[in-house]
Amino acid sequence: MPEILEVERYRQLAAERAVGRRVEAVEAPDPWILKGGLTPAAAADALTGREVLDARRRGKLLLLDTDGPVLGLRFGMTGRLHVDGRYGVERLEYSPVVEHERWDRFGLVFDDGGYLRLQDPRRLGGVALDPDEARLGPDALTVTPRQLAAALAGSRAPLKARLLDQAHLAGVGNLLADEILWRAGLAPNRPAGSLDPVELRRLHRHLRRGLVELGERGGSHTGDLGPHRRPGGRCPRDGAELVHAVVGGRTTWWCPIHQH
DNA sequence: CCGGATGTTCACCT
DNA sequence: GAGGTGAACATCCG
Repeated sequence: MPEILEVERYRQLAAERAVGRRVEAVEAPDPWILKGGLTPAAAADALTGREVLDARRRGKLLLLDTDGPVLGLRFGMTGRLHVDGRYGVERLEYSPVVEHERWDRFGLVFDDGGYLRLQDPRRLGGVALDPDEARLGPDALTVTPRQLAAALAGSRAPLKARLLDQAHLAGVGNLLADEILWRAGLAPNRPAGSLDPVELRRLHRHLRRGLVELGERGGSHTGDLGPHRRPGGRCPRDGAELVHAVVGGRTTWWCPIHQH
Protein backbone atom coordinates (compact mmCIF):
# COMPACT_ATOMS: atom_id res chain seq x y z
CA MET A 1 0.00 0.00 0.00
CA PRO A 2 1.39 3.37 -0.82
CA GLU A 3 2.41 5.32 2.24
CA ILE A 4 4.67 8.33 2.20
CA LEU A 5 7.73 6.41 1.01
CA GLU A 6 5.99 5.03 -2.06
CA VAL A 7 4.42 8.37 -2.94
CA GLU A 8 7.87 9.95 -2.73
CA ARG A 9 9.04 7.42 -5.32
CA TYR A 10 6.09 8.39 -7.49
CA ARG A 11 7.07 12.03 -7.09
CA GLN A 12 10.60 11.29 -8.22
CA LEU A 13 9.30 9.43 -11.27
CA ALA A 14 7.03 12.34 -12.17
CA ALA A 15 9.83 14.85 -11.62
CA GLU A 16 12.13 12.89 -13.92
CA ARG A 17 9.68 12.11 -16.68
CA ALA A 18 6.60 14.33 -16.57
CA VAL A 19 8.01 17.75 -15.78
CA GLY A 20 8.55 19.81 -18.91
CA ARG A 21 6.01 17.92 -21.00
CA ARG A 22 2.76 19.27 -22.40
CA VAL A 23 -0.68 17.66 -22.01
CA GLU A 24 -2.40 16.84 -25.28
CA ALA A 25 -5.31 14.85 -23.89
CA VAL A 26 -6.82 13.71 -20.59
CA GLU A 27 -8.03 10.14 -19.96
CA ALA A 28 -10.74 9.87 -17.32
CA PRO A 29 -12.58 6.61 -17.98
CA ASP A 30 -13.69 6.30 -14.35
CA PRO A 31 -15.54 9.35 -13.02
CA TRP A 32 -15.52 7.82 -9.51
CA ILE A 33 -11.82 8.61 -9.18
CA LEU A 34 -12.48 12.33 -9.81
CA LYS A 35 -13.05 14.16 -6.53
CA GLY A 36 -14.42 17.55 -5.54
CA GLY A 37 -17.15 17.58 -8.17
CA LEU A 38 -14.66 17.25 -10.99
CA THR A 39 -16.02 15.78 -14.24
CA PRO A 40 -14.10 14.19 -17.11
CA ALA A 41 -14.99 17.14 -19.35
CA ALA A 42 -13.90 19.72 -16.78
CA ALA A 43 -10.63 17.88 -16.16
CA ALA A 44 -9.94 17.81 -19.91
CA ASP A 45 -10.78 21.50 -20.25
CA ALA A 46 -8.53 22.51 -17.37
CA LEU A 47 -5.49 20.41 -18.28
CA THR A 48 -5.37 20.11 -22.06
CA GLY A 49 -2.57 22.23 -23.49
CA ARG A 50 -0.95 22.76 -20.08
CA GLU A 51 2.71 22.11 -19.34
CA VAL A 52 3.81 20.23 -16.23
CA LEU A 53 6.13 22.56 -14.33
CA ASP A 54 6.98 20.71 -11.12
CA ALA A 55 6.24 17.56 -9.09
CA ARG A 56 5.74 18.08 -5.35
CA ARG A 57 4.46 15.97 -2.49
CA ARG A 58 2.84 16.64 0.86
CA GLY A 59 2.27 13.52 2.91
CA LYS A 60 0.66 11.00 0.61
CA LEU A 61 -0.64 13.64 -1.80
CA LEU A 62 1.26 14.02 -5.08
CA LEU A 63 1.01 17.51 -6.59
CA LEU A 64 1.76 18.25 -10.21
CA ASP A 65 2.10 21.98 -10.84
CA THR A 66 1.13 23.15 -14.32
CA ASP A 67 0.83 26.55 -15.96
CA GLY A 68 -2.87 26.07 -15.20
CA PRO A 69 -4.28 24.26 -12.15
CA VAL A 70 -2.42 22.06 -9.67
CA LEU A 71 -3.20 18.39 -10.27
CA GLY A 72 -3.52 16.42 -7.03
CA LEU A 73 -3.20 12.62 -7.07
CA ARG A 74 -4.01 10.28 -4.17
CA PHE A 75 -3.20 6.59 -4.34
CA GLY A 76 -5.27 4.96 -1.61
CA MET A 77 -4.10 1.45 -0.82
CA THR A 78 -3.43 0.06 -4.25
CA GLY A 79 -2.70 3.03 -6.49
CA ARG A 80 0.44 3.13 -8.63
CA LEU A 81 1.86 5.77 -10.92
CA HIS A 82 3.28 4.81 -14.27
CA VAL A 83 4.85 7.05 -16.86
CA ASP A 84 5.72 5.75 -20.33
CA GLY A 85 5.55 2.19 -19.00
CA ARG A 86 7.81 2.87 -16.02
CA TYR A 87 6.47 2.43 -12.50
CA GLY A 88 7.45 4.41 -9.43
CA VAL A 89 7.14 1.18 -7.45
CA GLU A 90 7.38 -2.20 -9.15
CA ARG A 91 5.63 -4.41 -6.64
CA LEU A 92 3.01 -3.13 -4.23
CA GLU A 93 1.93 -5.09 -1.12
CA TYR A 94 -1.73 -6.12 -1.12
CA SER A 95 -2.09 -5.17 -4.77
CA PRO A 96 -2.60 -7.71 -7.54
CA VAL A 97 0.47 -8.64 -9.53
CA VAL A 98 -1.27 -9.06 -12.86
CA GLU A 99 -2.07 -5.75 -14.47
CA HIS A 100 -5.22 -4.83 -16.33
CA GLU A 101 -5.93 -1.82 -18.48
CA ARG A 102 -9.26 -1.46 -16.74
CA TRP A 103 -7.35 -0.44 -13.60
CA ASP A 104 -6.05 2.67 -15.33
CA ARG A 105 -8.38 5.21 -13.71
CA PHE A 106 -6.87 8.49 -14.92
CA GLY A 107 -4.15 9.64 -17.25
CA LEU A 108 -2.44 12.47 -19.04
CA VAL A 109 -1.39 11.92 -22.66
CA PHE A 110 1.56 14.14 -23.61
CA ASP A 111 2.06 15.77 -26.99
CA ASP A 112 5.09 13.55 -27.62
CA GLY A 113 2.91 10.44 -27.41
CA GLY A 114 3.94 9.44 -23.88
CA TYR A 115 1.64 9.26 -20.89
CA LEU A 116 1.29 9.43 -17.12
CA ARG A 117 -1.34 7.17 -15.57
CA LEU A 118 -2.86 6.38 -12.18
CA GLN A 119 -3.47 2.63 -11.95
CA ASP A 120 -5.69 1.71 -9.00
CA PRO A 121 -7.41 -1.69 -8.80
CA ARG A 122 -9.47 -0.86 -5.72
CA ARG A 123 -10.37 2.70 -6.65
CA LEU A 124 -9.41 4.07 -3.23
CA GLY A 125 -7.30 6.79 -4.79
CA GLY A 126 -8.48 10.08 -6.18
CA VAL A 127 -7.81 12.94 -8.56
CA ALA A 128 -8.54 16.60 -7.81
CA LEU A 129 -7.71 20.01 -9.19
CA ASP A 130 -6.17 22.58 -6.83
CA PRO A 131 -6.51 20.36 -3.72
CA ASP A 132 -6.47 22.13 -0.38
CA GLU A 133 -2.90 21.51 0.74
CA ALA A 134 -3.44 23.47 3.95
CA ARG A 135 -5.66 20.67 5.27
CA LEU A 136 -2.55 18.53 5.72
CA GLY A 137 -0.16 18.78 8.64
CA PRO A 138 3.62 19.04 8.26
CA ASP A 139 5.21 16.39 6.07
CA ALA A 140 6.51 13.43 8.03
CA LEU A 141 9.78 13.28 6.06
CA THR A 142 10.75 16.82 7.01
CA VAL A 143 8.85 17.49 10.23
CA THR A 144 10.85 19.32 12.91
CA PRO A 145 10.86 18.37 16.61
CA ARG A 146 8.91 21.52 17.37
CA GLN A 147 6.28 20.73 14.73
CA LEU A 148 5.92 17.16 15.99
CA ALA A 149 5.49 18.38 19.56
CA ALA A 150 2.80 20.83 18.38
CA ALA A 151 1.03 18.05 16.47
CA LEU A 152 0.68 15.96 19.64
CA ALA A 153 0.25 18.68 22.26
CA GLY A 154 -3.00 18.70 24.21
CA SER A 155 -4.47 15.65 22.49
CA ARG A 156 -6.10 12.88 24.47
CA ALA A 157 -6.37 10.66 21.41
CA PRO A 158 -4.22 7.52 21.36
CA LEU A 159 -0.70 8.38 20.19
CA LYS A 160 -1.02 6.16 17.14
CA ALA A 161 -4.35 7.71 16.12
CA ARG A 162 -2.74 11.12 16.22
CA LEU A 163 0.21 10.00 14.12
CA LEU A 164 -2.22 8.67 11.51
CA ASP A 165 -4.26 11.88 11.48
CA GLN A 166 -3.16 13.52 8.23
CA ALA A 167 -4.38 16.94 9.38
CA HIS A 168 -1.75 16.93 12.13
CA LEU A 169 1.07 14.95 10.52
CA ALA A 170 0.97 14.09 6.83
CA GLY A 171 2.31 10.85 5.45
CA VAL A 172 2.35 8.15 8.15
CA GLY A 173 0.19 5.08 7.47
CA ASN A 174 -0.67 2.03 9.55
CA LEU A 175 2.41 -0.08 9.00
CA LEU A 176 4.81 2.83 9.39
CA ALA A 177 3.06 3.94 12.59
CA ASP A 178 3.49 0.51 14.21
CA GLU A 179 7.12 0.35 13.09
CA ILE A 180 8.02 3.81 14.38
CA LEU A 181 6.33 3.30 17.74
CA TRP A 182 8.04 -0.05 18.13
CA ARG A 183 11.42 1.53 17.39
CA ALA A 184 10.74 4.43 19.74
CA GLY A 185 9.55 2.15 22.58
CA LEU A 186 6.23 3.96 22.92
CA ALA A 187 2.87 2.25 23.42
CA PRO A 188 0.33 3.09 20.69
CA ASN A 189 -2.49 3.71 23.17
CA ARG A 190 -0.63 6.33 25.20
CA PRO A 191 -2.51 9.65 25.13
CA ALA A 192 -0.76 11.68 22.43
CA GLY A 193 -0.36 14.69 24.66
CA SER A 194 1.23 12.73 27.52
CA LEU A 195 4.75 12.43 26.10
CA ASP A 196 7.50 14.17 28.06
CA PRO A 197 10.26 16.10 26.26
CA VAL A 198 12.63 13.13 26.27
CA GLU A 199 9.99 10.85 24.74
CA LEU A 200 9.05 13.47 22.15
CA ARG A 201 12.65 13.77 21.11
CA ARG A 202 12.98 10.00 20.87
CA LEU A 203 9.83 9.72 18.76
CA HIS A 204 11.06 12.43 16.42
CA ARG A 205 14.44 10.76 16.02
CA HIS A 206 12.93 7.35 15.22
CA LEU A 207 10.34 8.86 12.90
CA ARG A 208 12.94 10.63 10.80
CA ARG A 209 15.55 7.87 10.92
CA GLY A 210 12.99 5.13 10.40
CA LEU A 211 11.53 6.73 7.31
CA VAL A 212 14.95 7.26 5.78
CA GLU A 213 16.04 3.71 6.56
CA LEU A 214 12.90 2.06 5.23
CA GLY A 215 13.05 4.27 2.17
CA GLU A 216 16.56 2.99 1.47
CA ARG A 217 15.43 -0.60 2.02
CA GLY A 218 12.66 -0.21 -0.51
CA GLY A 219 9.46 0.97 1.15
CA SER A 220 6.86 0.89 3.90
CA HIS A 221 6.69 -2.90 4.00
CA THR A 222 10.41 -3.36 4.85
CA GLY A 223 10.15 -2.61 8.57
CA ASP A 224 11.62 -4.89 11.24
CA LEU A 225 8.25 -5.40 12.93
CA GLY A 226 6.31 -6.25 9.77
CA PRO A 227 6.94 -10.00 9.55
CA HIS A 228 5.89 -10.44 13.20
CA ARG A 229 2.52 -8.67 12.92
CA ARG A 230 0.57 -11.94 13.09
CA PRO A 231 -0.90 -14.22 15.76
CA GLY A 232 1.92 -15.71 17.81
CA GLY A 233 4.43 -13.18 16.47
CA ARG A 234 7.23 -12.20 18.83
CA CYS A 235 9.08 -8.96 19.36
CA PRO A 236 12.32 -9.14 17.36
CA ARG A 237 14.00 -7.04 20.05
CA ASP A 238 13.20 -8.93 23.25
CA GLY A 239 11.26 -12.03 22.22
CA ALA A 240 8.03 -11.15 24.03
CA GLU A 241 4.80 -12.21 22.36
CA LEU A 242 3.34 -9.20 20.56
CA VAL A 243 -0.13 -8.02 21.52
CA HIS A 244 -2.67 -6.57 19.12
CA ALA A 245 -5.79 -4.46 19.27
CA VAL A 246 -7.66 -1.92 17.21
CA VAL A 247 -6.20 1.52 17.93
CA GLY A 248 -7.33 4.57 16.00
CA GLY A 249 -9.56 2.29 13.97
CA ARG A 250 -6.63 0.26 12.66
CA THR A 251 -5.15 -3.12 13.46
CA THR A 252 -2.20 -2.44 15.74
CA TRP A 253 0.62 -4.71 16.93
CA TRP A 254 3.08 -3.82 19.66
CA CYS A 255 5.45 -5.23 22.26
CA PRO A 256 4.07 -5.23 25.83
CA ILE A 257 7.59 -5.31 27.30
CA HIS A 258 9.56 -2.46 25.78
CA GLN A 259 6.77 -0.15 24.51
CA HIS A 260 5.37 2.05 27.29
C1' DC B 1 -18.17 -20.03 -0.61
C1' DC B 2 -17.70 -16.55 2.76
C1' DG B 3 -15.95 -13.56 6.41
C1' DG B 4 -12.19 -10.89 7.59
C1' DA B 5 -8.24 -8.22 6.42
C1' DT B 6 -6.07 -4.63 4.01
C1' DG B 7 -5.30 1.59 4.08
C1' DT B 8 -7.41 5.83 3.49
C1' DT B 9 -10.94 9.21 3.37
C1' DC B 10 -15.28 10.95 4.45
C1' DA B 11 -19.90 11.15 6.44
C1' DC B 12 -22.07 10.71 10.55
C1' DC B 13 -22.64 10.03 15.58
C1' DT B 14 -21.64 10.88 20.51
C1' DG C 1 -14.61 20.44 18.74
C1' DA C 2 -12.54 16.18 19.57
C1' DG C 3 -12.65 11.55 18.96
C1' DG C 4 -14.83 7.15 17.52
C1' DT C 5 -17.35 4.24 14.08
C1' DG C 6 -18.70 2.48 9.82
C1' DA C 7 -19.16 2.71 4.76
C1' DA C 8 -16.98 2.56 0.37
C1' DC C 9 -13.62 0.64 -2.84
C1' DA C 10 -11.80 -4.51 -5.20
C1' DT C 11 -9.01 -8.21 -4.23
C1' DC C 12 -6.82 -11.84 -1.65
C1' DC C 13 -6.44 -15.33 1.95
C1' DG C 14 -7.64 -18.84 5.20
